[in-house]
Amino acid sequence: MKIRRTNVTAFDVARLAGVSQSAVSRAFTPGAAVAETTRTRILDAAKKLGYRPNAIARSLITNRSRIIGVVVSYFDNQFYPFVLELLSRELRTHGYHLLLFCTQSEDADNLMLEILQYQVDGIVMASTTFSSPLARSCSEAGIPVVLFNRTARNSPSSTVASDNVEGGRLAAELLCAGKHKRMAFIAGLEDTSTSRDREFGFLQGLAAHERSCYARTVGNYDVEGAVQAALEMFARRSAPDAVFVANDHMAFAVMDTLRQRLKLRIPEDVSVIGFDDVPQAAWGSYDLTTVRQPAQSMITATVALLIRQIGDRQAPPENVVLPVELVMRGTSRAPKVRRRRRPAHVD
Amino acid sequence: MKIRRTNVTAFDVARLAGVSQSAVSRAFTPGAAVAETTRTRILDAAKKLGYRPNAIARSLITNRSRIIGVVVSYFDNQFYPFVLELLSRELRTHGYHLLLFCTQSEDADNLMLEILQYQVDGIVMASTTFSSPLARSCSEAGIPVVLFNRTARNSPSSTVASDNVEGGRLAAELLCAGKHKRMAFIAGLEDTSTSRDREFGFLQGLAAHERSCYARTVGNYDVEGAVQAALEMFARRSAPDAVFVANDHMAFAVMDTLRQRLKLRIPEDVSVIGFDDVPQAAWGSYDLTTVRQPAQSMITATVALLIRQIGDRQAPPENVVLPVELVMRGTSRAPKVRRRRRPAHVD
DNA sequence: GACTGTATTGCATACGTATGCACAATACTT
DNA sequence: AAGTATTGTGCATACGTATGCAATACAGTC
Repeated sequence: MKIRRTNVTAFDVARLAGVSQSAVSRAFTPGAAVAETTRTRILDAAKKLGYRPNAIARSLITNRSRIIGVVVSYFDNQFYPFVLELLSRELRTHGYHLLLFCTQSEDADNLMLEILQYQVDGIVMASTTFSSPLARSCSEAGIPVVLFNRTARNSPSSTVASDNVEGGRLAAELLCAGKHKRMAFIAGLEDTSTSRDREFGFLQGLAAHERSCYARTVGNYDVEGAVQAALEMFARRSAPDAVFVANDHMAFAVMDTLRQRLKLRIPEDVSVIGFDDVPQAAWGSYDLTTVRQPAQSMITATVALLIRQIGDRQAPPENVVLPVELVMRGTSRAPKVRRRRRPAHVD
Repeated sequence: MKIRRTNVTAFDVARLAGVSQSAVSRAFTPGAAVAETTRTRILDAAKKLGYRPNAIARSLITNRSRIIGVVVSYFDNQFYPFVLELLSRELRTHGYHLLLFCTQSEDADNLMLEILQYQVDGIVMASTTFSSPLARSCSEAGIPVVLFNRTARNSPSSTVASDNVEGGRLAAELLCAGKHKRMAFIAGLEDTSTSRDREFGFLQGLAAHERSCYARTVGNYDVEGAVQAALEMFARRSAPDAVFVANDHMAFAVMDTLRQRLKLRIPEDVSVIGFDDVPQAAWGSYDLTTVRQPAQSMITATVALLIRQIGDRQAPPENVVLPVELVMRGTSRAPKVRRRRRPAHVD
């Protein structure tokens, strides 16, 4: 198969096949009116010349780029690469492609301009810290936006998230069932809906057993912050005997700190529960009890929402919340419940 | 700042500013001939209307999309997300954007057609398993291709890799210096240059001390394969007392298997050395001695190569090899060498 | 004041494709 | 066999921008 950079256009193919340029265009447009015989003649000619339709020119006239802009802030937390891979595949099966932007929130304005210059058909924001005013202006401009893994009241954008509140509650249930005395929480970034919702559910779950949160520190969703949060939390005389950490990424750092710097055993001295169920949570060194987010379902929903809104600009925004699942592994003691061991990460 | 989907074109701005469409175009083209006064008048009008140039239309006429296609096979190995984030940032500072494709090698043909339809200015293949014939046809078509993290003889594409052979040799040196008796190797995918080069260097390094490789299994660069490789390798009566694993991602799985299923201590019973220095290698539970690939330098070189070849289609392909560095942590014993501990991953 | 040179500007066209419209060719109906 | 419905095809134009070329204005020089 011969591939050439440019030069070869629909006109060249048309000349070789003895038809007009329109016919070539139609031959490459599914469902267009072309006789089957001419269609094959055109496709033969196209193959001979190494012709492929120019998606740029097509976008210009159809006003559809079939490109989705995706904004991610960082990949340190394995949840994001994990989800990005699923998203890429899901978009591709629907004929869309993925323009990736990694950025912190600083230069948000410029970033949005760059995205919009490429006439993306939709935007996925998978960045917990990204300012929502920008998402708002896109939505108002008629470009579908899905905020991934966050919730937002009164937003004109759709959101897709898992049931973070329920996840927090499940964590609390498990710890209460394990007869823990002093249950603590390590928060992520204070201004993210994920951290707030997980905390809210956790407190609610504790309250249902007439318990309250024994200690609380903030880890800002990064390793260094989590280490500090753990040190600070366990420095007091009677340290917690259980800690719910706002995501797995921090939970790993907390576990390392507890075990190595504070010489505590998990789960004998302290139970640890995370959130996300990233692949590493199933690895032997951590074997982390955690709340699984339904990554594939979240991605499926995200793409479905985008496509619906692309098709119908008037479609109202939706807020999708998908159920979570507690994955019991080795970092929590829960005497009453038989422990199920999951060998690998499956979704 | 008002943002609108479309409608507002250079003509609208021109009308409001009382100039021609050409003037608007020039106002947004750095270095074009416009009077400073009209330029600001145009920019004011543009801001008022929320105008932004349509990159699609621009690409059509300039024949430059300022998009780079990036092909990655999977993100399980943290090295790839880590590198992708750097690549995204580096491209953006040079005014390019990143169209991401995650795929296994099966549908390679279709994938390339999709990439080429978007008139990408260049391609980065960061997929060790991707068939090079396709890269070849792109290169021949005049589209710059950089093969990232692999080497290839006689390829028309440029390649960027670290000195994998030297890395293997350093691992051998360290193990020999540690007075190990039975040194083994766990390979990645057999048909990748990375695995072969690392093994070659390792054997060469052993030979320099008149030693040979005591055992060898294949882990195929994935967790399950690495677990099997470790079990198989350590099942024999006198198991190895040191193992060099072809990348960190497998090394973590090997460590978990050695410690938990085989009850071996690291490094007392077995030393382990990895390759890549992904962020997790510095985490407490692993604290893995490894060979660091200079990720930032590799990315800088990749983008520089692309840009040069985009500017000059005649520029000959280059094969860049960048130096590696041994990072000593806690999984290897090396009595003679003072151990440096690195608190975090820095590049 | 006329002439030369330079800095701005507008006109027209091109990029490669999709699509409404008119028309041609064919099939179907009676 | 004539008329009608259906299908296939080409013509022309539009998408939004960049750019060569000509035209204009303006400043400087003698």
